[in-house]
Amino acid sequence: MKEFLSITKALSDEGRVRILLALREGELCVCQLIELLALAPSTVSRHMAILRQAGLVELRKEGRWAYYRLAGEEAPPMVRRALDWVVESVGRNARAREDRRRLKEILRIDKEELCKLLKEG
Amino acid sequence: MKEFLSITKALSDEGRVRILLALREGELCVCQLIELLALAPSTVSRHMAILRQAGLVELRKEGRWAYYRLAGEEAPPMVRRALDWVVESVGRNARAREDRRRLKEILRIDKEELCKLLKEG
DNA sequence: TCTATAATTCGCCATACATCGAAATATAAT
DNA sequence: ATTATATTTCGATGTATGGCGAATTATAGA
Repeated sequence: MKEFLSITKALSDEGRVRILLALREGELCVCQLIELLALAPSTVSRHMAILRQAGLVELRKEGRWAYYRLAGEEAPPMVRRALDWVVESVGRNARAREDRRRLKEILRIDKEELCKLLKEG
Repeated sequence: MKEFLSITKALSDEGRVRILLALREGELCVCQLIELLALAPSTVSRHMAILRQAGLVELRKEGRWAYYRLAGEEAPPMVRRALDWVVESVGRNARAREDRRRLKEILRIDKEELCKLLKEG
């Protein structure tokens, strides 16, 4: 039950749901999510920790960068079904489409450039 | 997205999840849920309002009694899938089994009797 | 080694939520 | 009509959560 509640709580925030939907495009680094959501780095980092503890996303560290991706097939059914449910329920709504559009633009920018832009504001 | 979040928030409380699982047995009146969860009537009533606003349960009023039941087949897929996910994820765990056992006993008591017992403590 | 930097952790604040008891509502029984 | 009662609403209180900036950590580059 605790694990289940960690998932439902993780899914109870619009920002975190948007992050999960964005990760459909493939793994993303934190700075890209910061840009997409327009939130402080510390806030996004906290969101990722919550998603990770719920088992909904996985982390890959490479140098200074942290790449997050959706939990894979090996994840527990409870997790897999949660992700499927999210995508089916809100994966096609207005916000998701707008985010997908913006994400395409963000992915065009080099990561190093993106991080610099974030520092400047 | 708002509707989706109303569902995930409704599912973010252990008491409300236990209520949904209990309703698998069929519709229940508030006093039965009060006894099962050992919470104040006002608290249970509030939980039911949250579940109802999320579309997860439906209400039938009969005299002084309010009977709640799980959303039916006519409910939106988002809701149906949520309920299926809940049942598959936590419908067989220890707490759910214990609740089912206790619910059987509670259902043996006449509703009028049950309400009286609740008033006394 | 020293600096720069991507990400995280920490401390704080504002808001949201679970819970309760008391009051209100609505219906049945007398 | 009046009383009893099943449920809901309201108001208060403590706890949890989301947000930020500052400090910290870990890694890359000079």
